[in-house]
Amino acid sequence: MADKKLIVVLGPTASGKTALAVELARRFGAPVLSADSRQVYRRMKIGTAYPTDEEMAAAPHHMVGVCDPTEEYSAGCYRQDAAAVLGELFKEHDKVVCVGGSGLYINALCGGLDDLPQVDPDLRESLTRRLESEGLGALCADLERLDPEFYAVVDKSNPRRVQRALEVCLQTGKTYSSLRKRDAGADPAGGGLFVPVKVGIRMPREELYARIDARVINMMEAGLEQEARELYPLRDCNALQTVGYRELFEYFDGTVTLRQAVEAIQRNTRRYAKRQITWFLKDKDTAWFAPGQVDEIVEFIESAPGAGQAR
RNA sequence: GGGAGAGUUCCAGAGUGGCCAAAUGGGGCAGACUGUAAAUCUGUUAGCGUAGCUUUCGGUGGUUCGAAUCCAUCCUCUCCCA
Repeated sequence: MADKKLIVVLGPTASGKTALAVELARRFGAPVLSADSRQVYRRMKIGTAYPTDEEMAAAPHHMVGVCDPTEEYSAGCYRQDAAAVLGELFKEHDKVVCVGGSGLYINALCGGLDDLPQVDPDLRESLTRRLESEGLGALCADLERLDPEFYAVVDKSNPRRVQRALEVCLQTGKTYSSLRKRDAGADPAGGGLFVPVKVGIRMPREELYARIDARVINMMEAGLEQEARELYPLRDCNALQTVGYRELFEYFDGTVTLRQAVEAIQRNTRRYAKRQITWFLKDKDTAWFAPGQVDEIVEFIESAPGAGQAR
């Protein structure tokens, strides 16, 4: 059954995931599946560090630039779309390389996701408005009434969590907690079609931060400002709630100088990287390597009998 | 040369006799996170293993039971008149 391997390359932003993935894809003759919550959007090429044309040519990439920035995308959409793509790819290949920095998306693919509904945009809209006018306390009160079990454990100061739970309750008429009983990890997309082999890229924090700072400068030189300017009208879309664009939008608004905006991009990218590291380090199935250890990584992948073996 | 003002914990900036290891913001660090996830949220940030204790608010010396807060003096900086 599981001689199909999904090689998952993960790590913080700017750690060199794409380059490694392309190299692995080349060596294994495998296609690449992106697991990135921002690269799914078109027109965000520079700011989200799309693979270059050469990289795309060297290894076909899937799930990059598949929807418009005006669309609402989510981990659920990703799971569905990516599973369909994988189903096709594994017909032809034993190995597929998955690269991405979005931990939740990788989990959705490899670990599964409970069967929760996609939220109705109108419902979300109305709750968002209530949140603004009546405050988080009002939503919390509702959630406490509708789903006391989940209310007991939610982060009550996180509007996203409270709102989402409430949305699900209102939409399904069931409690969020009752729909969420399954163990995350019990249901990989594709139903056991493949075994994930997770490879993480790790490097000293200092080095990573230096790479981030340099990459932001490169993005600016590559025309990020222009790209952002074209997307400025879409600034309220979820797709644009993204490091690299938000900061430039403030510059366009005249709130900050260009220099301040660029520094903010660098800083926010470092923070983002830190959050990714925190997330990825929790997954004990990941084997960590330095960026240059390609041979070791290849060897590890080939010898890996399945998931859950390394650390 | 004369006059006015300021020096606070990583930074900015409150605090003007005890409730101050010192508000608040920023930055840093750590963490949480099952459909908005490059999002959202939390904790922490003088030292010592908590309690407690020790060293901080430009330097020094005073006043006081007690000082970041009052006095003297010194240093540095800013501004104004020359």
